[in-house]
Amino acid sequence: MKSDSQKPRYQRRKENRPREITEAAFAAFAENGYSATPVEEVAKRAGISKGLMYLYFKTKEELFKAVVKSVVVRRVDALIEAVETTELSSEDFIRGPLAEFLRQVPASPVAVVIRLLVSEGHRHPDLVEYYYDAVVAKGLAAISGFIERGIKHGEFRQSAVTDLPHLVLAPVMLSIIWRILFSEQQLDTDKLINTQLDMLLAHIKA
Amino acid sequence: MKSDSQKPRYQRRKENRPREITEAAFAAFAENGYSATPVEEVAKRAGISKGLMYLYFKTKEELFKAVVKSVVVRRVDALIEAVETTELSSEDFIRGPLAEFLRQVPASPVAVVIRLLVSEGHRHPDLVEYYYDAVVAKGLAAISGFIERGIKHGEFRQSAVTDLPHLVLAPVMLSIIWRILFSEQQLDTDKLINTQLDMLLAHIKA
DNA sequence: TCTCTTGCTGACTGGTCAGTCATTAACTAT
DNA sequence: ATAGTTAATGACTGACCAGTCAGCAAGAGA
Repeated sequence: MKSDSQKPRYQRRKENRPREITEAAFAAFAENGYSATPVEEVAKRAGISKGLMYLYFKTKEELFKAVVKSVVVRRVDALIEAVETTELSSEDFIRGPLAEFLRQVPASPVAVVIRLLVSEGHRHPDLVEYYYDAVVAKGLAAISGFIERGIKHGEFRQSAVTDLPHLVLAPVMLSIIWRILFSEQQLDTDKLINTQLDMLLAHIKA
Repeated sequence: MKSDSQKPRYQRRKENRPREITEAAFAAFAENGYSATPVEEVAKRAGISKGLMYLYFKTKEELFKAVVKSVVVRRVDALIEAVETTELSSEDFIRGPLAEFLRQVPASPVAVVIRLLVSEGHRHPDLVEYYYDAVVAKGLAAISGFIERGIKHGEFRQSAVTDLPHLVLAPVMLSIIWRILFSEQQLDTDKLINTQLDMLLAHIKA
């Protein structure tokens, strides 16, 4: 309820800055990629000066890593949680929650991270390793563990190929890359994933 | 058989330069990506000066496009040719020549092109469109047409999902991205593709 | 051998951008 | 109020690099 004094040119908001900056950076990187985005562009989007950026992130690379890590979130953990607590049969779980989860990945921030890692991963091997451990390995393990549960319950055959988790991800990855490259060319992601799950279930059902 | 005169500092070889340059550029881009590779680095690898590069390619972008187009080759055309002339049954063709073709893609220059397009495609939409028309659409059409032939011969069911070609490519794409990101983490590409083809055949056989 | 043409060179320019730092001004404490 | 603290600014620098161009020298022709 300030009277009529001139408003300050900026406010000090130490606590919120890091998140505001990584969010602005995510948006900028999503549009133009990492190396094509000047730090000043990120600063502008975050409504701050370039100099302040360097107060919160020592280098542009550190900002990049923070952005990637901020997107990893607990998405995968939520899936693992769901796998462990669900009371659905294995097939129903696959056709229900798992399918739902997979279908929304290609339109999620994960797709942006994939693009960034494909582009820049070579120069940040530790970041790739982090992503592998925190997301990929966990996700694969979740699916594997889930299949094993199905075997134990007698729902699935013993064979249960070890590379099956990869086959679950395959249409998701195709959809992600497809959207990155050919966004205008329509691709029915949902149908693709559903059909793949149909085939996989037919292949492993007892 | 030169006697002992000092060797010339360079030779004029107008005819071979373009190919030598695009090959050097491909190698350099494969290692470091497009925007992270200075033109001078390409020139050095090609054994020429930076200035000469600009005599054959007006800009770095034009070089980039030439590199991508040089890799497209007639690989897909060869596949289409094989589809049309083979005397194998549809199933044998899929398990034989097609599988063989798919299995070698992830380790081929195509994988490099995918990486380059994912990284830089945004800024070169005409190049992406070219790639789509020249490679992706053709490849999908070849697979589609092949399935239709199988249906006509009574080998496959009528249903024969229209998005099936994408499902053929899915494990290939997963393998490509996997290799780009996690080269050290082993992935049995061959088994992945074979299993997928097994499932697909089971799904569409009459 | 002596032009003449042109493939080829590499120093140079202009622009971009990551990262710095002296200064300013928003807040805090007294 | 007033002094002290520090969040915040933005001009600046040094490095890098795409693209240029004046000149050089390899080879062709006479």
